[in-house]
Amino acid sequence: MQKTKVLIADDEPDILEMLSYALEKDGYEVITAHDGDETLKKALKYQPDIILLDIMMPKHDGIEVCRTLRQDKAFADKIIMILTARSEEYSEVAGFDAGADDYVTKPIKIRSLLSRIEALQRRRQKDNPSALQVGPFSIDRERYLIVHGAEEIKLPRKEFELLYLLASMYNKVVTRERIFDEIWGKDVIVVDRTIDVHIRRIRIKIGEQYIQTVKGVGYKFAIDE
Amino acid sequence: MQKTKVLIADDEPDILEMLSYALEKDGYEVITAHDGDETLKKALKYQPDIILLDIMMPKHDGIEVCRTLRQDKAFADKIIMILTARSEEYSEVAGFDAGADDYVTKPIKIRSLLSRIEALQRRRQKDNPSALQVGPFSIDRERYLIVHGAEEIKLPRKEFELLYLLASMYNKVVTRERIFDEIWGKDVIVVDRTIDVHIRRIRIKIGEQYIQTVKGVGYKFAIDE
DNA sequence: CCAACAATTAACAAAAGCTTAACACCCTAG
DNA sequence: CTAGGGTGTTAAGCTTTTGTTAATTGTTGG
Repeated sequence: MQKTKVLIADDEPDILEMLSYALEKDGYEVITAHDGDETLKKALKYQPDIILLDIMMPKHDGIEVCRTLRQDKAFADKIIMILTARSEEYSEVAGFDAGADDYVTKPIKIRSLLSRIEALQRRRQKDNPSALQVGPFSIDRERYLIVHGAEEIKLPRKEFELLYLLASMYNKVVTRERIFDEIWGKDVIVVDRTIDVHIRRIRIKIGEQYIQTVKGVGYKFAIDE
Repeated sequence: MQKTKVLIADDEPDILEMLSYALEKDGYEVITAHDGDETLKKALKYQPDIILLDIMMPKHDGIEVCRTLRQDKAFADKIIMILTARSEEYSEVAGFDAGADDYVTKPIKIRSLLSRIEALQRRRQKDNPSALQVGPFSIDRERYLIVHGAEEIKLPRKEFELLYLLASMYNKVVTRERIFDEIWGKDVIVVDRTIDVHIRRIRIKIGEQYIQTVKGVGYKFAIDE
């Protein structure tokens, strides 16, 4: 289980601290930088998923950093948000022009910032054609990854395939027989309890409440409270 | 027993209140939202069965929200209705295009809205090929559930199969012999009273009046008296 | 009305079926 | 070659489901 990494770049320690605190509380892993150079260096080093850039920074401003990052393939589809004081003369247009995903003016309202980040993440996932959206989960076949809010859950192959099968049949019972056929194939012989054990491991990782047991029949993926 | 959940999204508090009142009086559990973001968040959180979306809303309009929801497996077959003022320039086509089930223009006539919702629910059930419709029940093999109005009843395997057998022979007597053959198979030996006990358990869960005893012969599923 | 038979019902017992932890045997990347 | 992740197996509990029994309560034909 791996947290989503956020890199926050601002030269004011107060802002840095406030944002760090809020984001960490929300389950993100936070990295900070104080100027343009440091931002680039840390971005390369830690490969964050989300980058918050203050515009006014020593050694290359936020716009420049944004433009530079966007030229790197690795950051082509990461989330980049520009933070700016309303008074500063940079325009919103310049921000989007440099490739930013969103543009937030200070004073920053934490709740609103968090929901905008979430919205961007949702959109990012949604645009990804190989990802299956199910309630709070985005199940990404390409990266073998389950995204759940700020959490990225990495599952090994068998567990992933099993979860994917169940999720793609949302709310329908998948029989044990079907599971064997789809995950192990007709000719492989595995003991009956193997399925249960895999279900167990998935439940531990994604939470107990999403996979329901239907005794004597199979399992189903559903979201009820 | 669980009520059917309706999420109503509109930025005008008056409309929200009027609809809430009407739907609650009709037995639904109501959740409200005031803008697009809140709608998405609450939909994810509460998993409503029916969603009413005003088109004109701050932070993502109804069409967008509808489109987003439809990409989520969990909402693929929930009921989504678009509400709109006749004057607004959005077209009906856009609504259906985004995956809405119905399109209602304001001013809203409550009685008509309620009956359209009911019609959609009925159709949803009827269109489900894996569910058997008998009287007030929908017996759903895929979900392994009995749906009785807003109530979902869970039955263990033997009871489910027995009820399914009786329901599929609606209004016809099923002999004890036939029941043994179909539910237990030719070679399993169970005592005669076992059937009675299972019938008992089903009656407790779905109500006494649906399964009739035909002395000396068997049982039949019917809705009379 | 009353045998005589059939079904209801509650209580109990047995058996399925699932959960869970522990372990063992791969592989494979370092 | 070795540690660690990924898979499969086993076996000891548990819980739920299923089956049995027996007392009781209809029901019905004579």
